[in-house]
Amino acid sequence: MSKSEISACATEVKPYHHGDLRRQLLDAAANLIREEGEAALSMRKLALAVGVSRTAPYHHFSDKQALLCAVAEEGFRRFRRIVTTHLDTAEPAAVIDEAAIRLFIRRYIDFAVNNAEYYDLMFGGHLWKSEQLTASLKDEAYTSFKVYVDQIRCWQKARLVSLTVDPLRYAQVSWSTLHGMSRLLIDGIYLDSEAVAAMSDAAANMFWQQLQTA
Amino acid sequence: MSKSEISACATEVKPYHHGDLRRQLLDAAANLIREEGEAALSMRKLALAVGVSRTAPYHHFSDKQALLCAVAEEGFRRFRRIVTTHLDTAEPAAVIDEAAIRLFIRRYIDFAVNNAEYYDLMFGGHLWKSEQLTASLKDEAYTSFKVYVDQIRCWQKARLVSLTVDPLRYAQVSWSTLHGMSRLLIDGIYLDSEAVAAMSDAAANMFWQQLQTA
DNA sequence: TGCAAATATAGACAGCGTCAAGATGCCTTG
DNA sequence: CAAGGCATCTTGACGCTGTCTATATTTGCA
Repeated sequence: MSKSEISACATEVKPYHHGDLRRQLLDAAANLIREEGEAALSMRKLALAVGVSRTAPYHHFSDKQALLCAVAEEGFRRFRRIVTTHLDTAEPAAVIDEAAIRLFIRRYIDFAVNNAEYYDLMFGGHLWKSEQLTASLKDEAYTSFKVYVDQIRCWQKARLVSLTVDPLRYAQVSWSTLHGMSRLLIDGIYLDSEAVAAMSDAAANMFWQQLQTA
Repeated sequence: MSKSEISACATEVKPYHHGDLRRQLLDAAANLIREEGEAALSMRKLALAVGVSRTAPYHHFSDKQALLCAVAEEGFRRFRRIVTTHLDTAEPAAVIDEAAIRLFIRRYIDFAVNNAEYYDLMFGGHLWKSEQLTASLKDEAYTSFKVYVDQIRCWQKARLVSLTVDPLRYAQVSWSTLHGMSRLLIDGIYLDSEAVAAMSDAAANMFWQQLQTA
């Protein structure tokens, strides 16, 4: 009938048998990952958790991979909502200083650590290396990064940031820092949660200094 | 019959039936991971690859986890050998400048990207989150980080780096950057391999500036 | 009303980690 | 040199996994 658009993480479907199976699968998957880790998530357990048979999820997601992609997309939506809040609500030009950067960093790390089940999927090799990730997921990720670069360009335009800074390179490096810190914390390599704030602030100091005098 | 002393997952064994099974398992595991990815490594495939039965590896490693720990340890040995070369061969005080930092960063990224099969295990959540990693592996990792911090302290002692820099915080943040870049490259999120050098140098610039004027 | 599509189900298959028993070969000790 | 012990390797089995292939049920629409 309607041209099946490869249905990968498709638009709203309204299931009838079970209710809203698709949504429940996504939520249950995130919960399972949060509680038992990504490795412990299995399609069968997931199906059992929402009370359907093993193969029922396959009518909403072609793959386990597709399911994970959809969870990651949900993560990106939450990510954008949280991290870019100040862009929507206030003029960045009015507030940009080291403190603002500190806030941004803390928001980022906070999201990563407290939504690890999403962050792992969004920026983990599992999906990205597989070359099977949804086009919409790629878009979502690309947009998120673009917002980040644009923010820097915006600061530059407002003469709040040195024009000698290459926004793309700066974004790549600083995002690497944020991502690295997040990963080290999530993966349990950096354990001292007391030090998170100090580390964040040290990073902010570094970023700010670079923005001013580069 | 060398005594591989710190091998924790098993005492030094000298297999006779197969030859040096333990070593061959470690090498084959690294190869399999390199060629097909960590997820594709199975104990059965590994056993098949070296020509023994499925359960033979379990006489050398109690777990799949233990096997992976041993591979990671091998990775740490290579890592230290490559990254800390200039510490052993030359006086750091004589050469430390932005160019030296550039070199260090490139070495680090280079190792990570070209030895991804080891890097994934060494600094990936799979082992670290599991709380089952070998004590010797923890030591190895701790030592690597300590070398990194000490290097900064060394620079400070030589008055080449501002004393206002907190070596620990600086090490944490800058390592986060290196780790983040490595992960983003390995995981296929940063794809433009052309940009690696530019990114590395941008990071070096950032680090150097911080070291001088903080 | 009837038909096609959407949705759910059970059955089956190959692959996985790994435990339990049994077989094989080497080293040490008497 | 014989005997026992032990490290090593093998086969068998169990429960788990992802997912393919039917088959059954429900729904929306002509």
